[in-house]
Amino acid sequence: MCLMENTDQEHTDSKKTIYADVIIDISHEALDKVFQYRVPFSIAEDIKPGVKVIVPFGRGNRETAGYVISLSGTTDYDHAKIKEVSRVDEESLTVESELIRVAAFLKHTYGGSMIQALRTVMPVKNKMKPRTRMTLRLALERAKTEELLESWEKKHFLARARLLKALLAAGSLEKKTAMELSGLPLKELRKLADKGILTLEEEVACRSPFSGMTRSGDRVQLNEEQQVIVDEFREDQDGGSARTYLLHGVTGSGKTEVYLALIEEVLARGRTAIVLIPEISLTYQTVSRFYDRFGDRIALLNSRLSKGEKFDEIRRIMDGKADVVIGPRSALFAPLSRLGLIIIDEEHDGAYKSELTPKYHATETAIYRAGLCGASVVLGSATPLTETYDRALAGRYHLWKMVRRAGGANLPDTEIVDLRQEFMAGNRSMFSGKLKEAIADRLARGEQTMLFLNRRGFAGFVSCRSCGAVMKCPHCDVSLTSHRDGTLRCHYCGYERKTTKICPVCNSAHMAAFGLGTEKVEAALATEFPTARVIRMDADTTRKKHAHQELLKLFEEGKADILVGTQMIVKGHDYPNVTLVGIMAADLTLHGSDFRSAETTFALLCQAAGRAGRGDKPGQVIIQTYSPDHYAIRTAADQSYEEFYRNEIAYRAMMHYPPRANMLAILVQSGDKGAAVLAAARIEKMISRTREEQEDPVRVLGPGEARIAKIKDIHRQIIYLKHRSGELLLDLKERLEPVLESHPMFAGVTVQFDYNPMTFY
DNA sequence: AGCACGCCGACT
DNA sequence: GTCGGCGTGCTC
Repeated sequence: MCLMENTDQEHTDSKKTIYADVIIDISHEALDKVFQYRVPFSIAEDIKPGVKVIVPFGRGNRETAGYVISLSGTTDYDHAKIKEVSRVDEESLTVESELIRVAAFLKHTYGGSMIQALRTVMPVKNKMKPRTRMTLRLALERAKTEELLESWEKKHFLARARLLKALLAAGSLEKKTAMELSGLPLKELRKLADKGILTLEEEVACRSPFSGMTRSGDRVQLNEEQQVIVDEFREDQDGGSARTYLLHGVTGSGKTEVYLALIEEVLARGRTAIVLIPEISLTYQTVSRFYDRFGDRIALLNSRLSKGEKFDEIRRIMDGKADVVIGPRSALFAPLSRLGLIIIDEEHDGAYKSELTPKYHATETAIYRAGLCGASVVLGSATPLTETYDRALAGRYHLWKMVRRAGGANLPDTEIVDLRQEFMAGNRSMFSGKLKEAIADRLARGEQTMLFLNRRGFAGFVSCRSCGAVMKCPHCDVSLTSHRDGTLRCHYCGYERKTTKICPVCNSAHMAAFGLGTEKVEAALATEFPTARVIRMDADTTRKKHAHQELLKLFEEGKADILVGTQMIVKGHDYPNVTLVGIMAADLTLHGSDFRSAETTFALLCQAAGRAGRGDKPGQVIIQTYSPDHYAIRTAADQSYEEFYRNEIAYRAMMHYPPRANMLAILVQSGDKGAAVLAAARIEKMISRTREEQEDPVRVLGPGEARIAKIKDIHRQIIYLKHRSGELLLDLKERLEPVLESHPMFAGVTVQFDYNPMTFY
C-alpha cells in the first residue's frame, strides 16, 4: 500500500476526534497556513471541505471566519492548544464555498498546496481586501487644532501629533498615507473621528473598462445552422438538463453570434454566464461585440486592468450588478452566483492550461465548476483538441456543427507545394515558383499577401533537404534536436548520437538543421520584390508596448503589400484585401518534440488559411512543406477536421497518448544537478515499486533531462507516467506528495506535477 | 490583520 | 509607582 516503508498502521477507531484543517485568511503571509481545530460531534456532519466556519482565533479567541479545506484524523500540533470549531457560518455565500471546492479539485487534480489553489480561485482576496478608499479631513477650526497639537506634543502623544501636523499642512490626507505617517492604527483614527477632531470620508471610485464603448443595438439574424443550435440549447434549458457541448464551427462560421444567443437564454432564466477567451484574442473588437449586446451587465476581467479596476469589476460581480463575465483563463473563477453557462472560445488554445502551480486546464476545471452549480459548458473551436473531439464522438459532450461560413464567403483555394521537388529542380530560394508567381500577381493587382512563418519549434530539428526525412529517436516518436556540441538528442529517453550530414534514408549529403527566420524572409523579399512594401512582425518588432496593434493597423490601412510574421499574425482582425496567404514552411511546428505537434500545426495552418479571402475577393493559400504527405498538412489543406482527427487519434492510441491514455508529468527541480537526478531516480523507483500491485502497470518514461535542462540555474529532471486510468495516476500523485514533502531525501528539491500536460517539458 | 504582552519614559 | 504609547510576536 505504502510508497515508503515508514508507516505505523493507524488503528481506526470510530470515536476518534476529527480535526478540521482551516484556512483563516490568505491575504497575509503570516496567516498563510493551515490551522487545525477539533470538530465537535454535534456539528461533525456539517463540516466538509469548502464549508465556511467560525472559529476562535488568537489570544482573545476572537470569532474569526475560516474555510475548511480538509479533514484529518491526526495532528502534529500540541493537543492542549487545539481549539474547537464554534459553528458553521450559515450565512456564507454559496459562491465562496463553490470556489473552495473548485480549489480542492485543483489541488487534487493538478497538485500543489491548498493555499496555492485557494490563491488561484480567490485572487481578489489576497490582493485587495474590500477596503474603501478613505480621506481624512480636519473637523476643528485651525486655532483649536493648533492648541490641541500643542497639548499633545506636551503629553508626548507623538503619533497623534504627527498626524495633526500633517493634516494642518495638507488639509486632508488619504487614509493609507495618514496611517503610514503617524503609525496610528485605524481604530485610533476612528476614535479621533468619534471625538469630532477629524472626519473620515469614504469615496467610491468606480471606473469602468468599457468607458468609451457605445452600443449600436444592431442584431444579426441567425442563419439556419445557428438557429438550430440555439433552439436545441433552449430545449435543454427548459428541460433542466445541463450539458457540455462542443461547438465545432469552421473559421468564420459565426460562433460569437451563437454565444450571444446562448447567453441570452441563460440570462432570461435569471442565471449568469462566463465567457473565456484566450488573452491575445481579448481585444477591443471582441469585447465590444459582447458589450454591444449586454451593455453594463458585462464585467471584464483582464490582466491589463489596474488593481482598482479589477477590484471594482469583482465587486460588481459579487453585488449582482454584472451577470456576464468575460476574461482569460482566470475569469473562470469569477464569483458569480447562479452560474448557468461557461463558454470557452478557441477551446484548443494552449493558453487554457496554466503554467503556474496548480497547472490546471480551464476546460476540465470549468466542467467541474459547472457540475457544482448545474451550469452548462460550451466549448467552441474550428480545430478542437483531439481529446475534446474524441469525447464529443463518444457522447460525453454534445456535438454541434457549423459547416458554413456566415455571410456566404467561400473557403480559400489551397495548394500544397513540395519543397523537396523545388530543391531538386534547382530552386535554392525560400520561395517556391508557385508562391513567387502568386506574390507577383498580388503586387500587380494591388492586393495584399500574408506570409506566415512559424518559428516555434525552431530549436533545430535536423532534416534532409532532399527527401524530407527527419532525424528521430529510435525509442520515442519525437525528432532529435541538434545541439551545439554536435550531438543529436532525444529529450524523453536521453538517447544521443552524433549529428550527420548524410541522410540515413536517401543517402544524400543534404542533412541540415532547419533554420529560417522572419528576417531572412524579409531580406529575401527585398531581393525578389524590391518595390514591395513589407512589414515584419515577430517578437523583435513587437517588443514595444503597442507595436503589435500599430503594425497591424498599418497593414490594414494598406500601407504595406506584404505582412511577414510568426503565429501572432494569424489571430486578429479580418483584412478584406488579403487574397494570398503563404505558409513558408509548414513543417516547422510539425516536428517539434511534442505529441501535440501535429495537432498544433493543423490548427495553425487552418487558422492561417482562414485569413485569406475574408472579403468578396476569392482567397488563395499556398502551403510550402517538406512533408506534403503528412496528414496534418494534407488535411489542413483540405480543411478537413474529421480526416485529421481520424489520423491523429490512431497515432495517439498507438503511442498511448491522451485521450487514449492519461499522463502525469513529474518535474523535479533543484539548484544542485546531482540532487535533482538522484531525487528523480528515487521517485522513479517508488513508482516502479507500485507497478507490482497493478494489473495493467503504469508506463514510465524517464527520468531524463527536461527539454530545457536548466532554467535560471535550476536543473530539471522529468518523468512521464502514462496510464489509461487518470484516477490511478492521481492516486499515485496523492501518495507521492506527502513523502516528497516530509522525507529528508527530498530536501532542496522541488517536485511539480502536471496532469495531462499540454506540452512536454 | 488584530490582539496581548512587555518595555520604557512622563506625570498625578 | 502607574499610566499609556509603541514595538514585538503569535495565532491551531
